[in-house]
Amino acid sequence: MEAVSLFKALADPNRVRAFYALLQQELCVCQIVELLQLAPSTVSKHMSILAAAGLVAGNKRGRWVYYRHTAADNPAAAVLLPALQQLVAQETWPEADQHRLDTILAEDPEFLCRRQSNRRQQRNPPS
Amino acid sequence: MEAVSLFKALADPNRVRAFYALLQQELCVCQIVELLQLAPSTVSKHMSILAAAGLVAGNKRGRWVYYRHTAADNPAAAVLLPALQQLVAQETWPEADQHRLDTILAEDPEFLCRRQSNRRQQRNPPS
DNA sequence: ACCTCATTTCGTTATGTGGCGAATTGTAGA
DNA sequence: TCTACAATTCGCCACATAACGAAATGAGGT
Repeated sequence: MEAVSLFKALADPNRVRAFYALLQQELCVCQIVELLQLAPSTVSKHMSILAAAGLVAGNKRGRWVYYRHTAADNPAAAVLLPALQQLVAQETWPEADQHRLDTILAEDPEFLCRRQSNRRQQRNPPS
Repeated sequence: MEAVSLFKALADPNRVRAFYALLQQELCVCQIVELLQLAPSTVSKHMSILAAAGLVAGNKRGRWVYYRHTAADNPAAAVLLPALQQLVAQETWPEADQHRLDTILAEDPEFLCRRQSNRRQQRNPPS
């Protein structure tokens, strides 16, 4: 069931947050990592689920992979947009996410990735 | 996240089928059991999930519990209807379900329940 | 060719979910 | 009050899913 795989894809808070952020502008994985505060491997999995459902698509530019929403290309995804927008408009988290996104977008992704790998090495000290 | 619990509720084929059937007319549990061909306990669980998401409501009339959709009462549920309708319109299963529903509705629920409990006893012969 | 590093894939773990049958609940009728 | 029975709740099992870290992949820069 096509409908069910779409609902499944959006049946996770982190995927909804990522997809909702992508409605405004495309983002590279490290930016989504920063938004969701999850491990890169986890974010990659989430994005692959959204992509498999046809809701987003990623394209590699240089070392970074940029994801964008595909509502323009995929009628099924487009059908969900108004519902999602109206539902999310009732909630309180988009404001906080928007604020976090603003600071993420204000920064050079280069520095963002650098800080992330630094933090990872601090958490897992090299043997 | 309200939106996520709605998507979760519809992230299962059997729940989508039940909810979609309820868009046309209310149904008692044994009729949904017949439609989905699942154990009554399983159907009851599914309906409680749909009810917790505010998509359906059940009311007891005599020995039977009739479920109806709540799009008229719940704005969040109403928002999902157009999307669901459009998505499901692309699929092939509603036709088969419709046909099965017609035969279910043509029959007295009394007989339906009787046949179901007979079948259950045949499958689990009394010790 | 080699190194760096963002991303993905893989393997593992803990938790969530869908399914059933057995037992419980609550209502209608005897 | 007792019985019958539709529906729900409970306990259990198999399987799916989300999370992580480690290892693999692949594109740029040296």
